[in-house]
Amino acid sequence: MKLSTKSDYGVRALIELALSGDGAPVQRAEIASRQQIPESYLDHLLGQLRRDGFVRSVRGPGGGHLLTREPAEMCLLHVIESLEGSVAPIACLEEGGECTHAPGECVQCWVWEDIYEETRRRLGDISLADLADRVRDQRRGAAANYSI
Amino acid sequence: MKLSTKSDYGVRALIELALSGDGAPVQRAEIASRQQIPESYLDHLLGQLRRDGFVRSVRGPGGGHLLTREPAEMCLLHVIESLEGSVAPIACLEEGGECTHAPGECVQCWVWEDIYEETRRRLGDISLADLADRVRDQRRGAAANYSI
DNA sequence: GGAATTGTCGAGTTTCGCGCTCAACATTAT
DNA sequence: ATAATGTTGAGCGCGAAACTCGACAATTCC
Repeated sequence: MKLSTKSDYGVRALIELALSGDGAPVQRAEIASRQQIPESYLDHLLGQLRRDGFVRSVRGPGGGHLLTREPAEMCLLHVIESLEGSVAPIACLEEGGECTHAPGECVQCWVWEDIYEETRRRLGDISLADLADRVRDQRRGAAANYSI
Repeated sequence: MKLSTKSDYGVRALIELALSGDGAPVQRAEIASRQQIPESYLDHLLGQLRRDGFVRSVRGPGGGHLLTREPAEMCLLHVIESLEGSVAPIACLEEGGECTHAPGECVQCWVWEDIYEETRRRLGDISLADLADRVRDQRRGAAANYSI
């Protein structure tokens, strides 16, 4: 019952874009080095995020990647579902993925349905801006410590 | 982010034991055929559940498997954690498994810690008896339908 | 005591997806 | 034209999941 590295890498990549909010695109290499993400793997994650409308990419010299919206307008639920496909703990609860049992007979669904909904609700309440702010605060704190 | 088949198979095996509550052991083959579980795989699941004190097994003719306690005294959290190892969505949140990031710096922990706790709380509130009752009711309903 | 019945355990197998790399190609700035 | 960037798909290695199997242990029954 583990998430893959995709959501970790992907969310951190988006945070990096949110933090560099001066309108200039951020290059793949820069995101990768700042967030310790394998560069060639990041390609695929950015590709997925682009397909689902979270980032826009610019080719050529001076190119890179940008958020398509304000970080406050992006919730983690959509981002993570884009990267992971789904956060459902069992296949029956996925959209389109039907329960193979007769309706109302699946023990797993009884157990996990409410938990799944609660999980999605909570992820929907967290925005990319929330995380970016927290990282920003933290980096400031670390810098302050070093400067003593 | 999927559970393995272990928790599904294992929980359904325990339900079968709970439903056959006349004190007589239930054989592996019977559990397997009633719940559609591969028989030789069920071995390992029963072994794990035995090691963690949920079932007791009897060898020889007339042998089989029994619950060690009343179904109402077994919560799904413990059962599923026995079978799956952990229901944490990320390794940082597991007991003993430490976060590799500096304390307070892990984005994943920020996001998932509360969800994880809520999940465990809810699983802790479901007993094996709850599920067994529901299965019993359902089977009665199905039988009633057939008898019309 | 011996045979039949049941559980126990560990090793082996197969399949699959994750995590990642790489090479060929597309696009744009200078 | 060239260099700098992003885009895409193929492919690889590894580990885990989902089993299977065979040898062994315990118990009952005759």
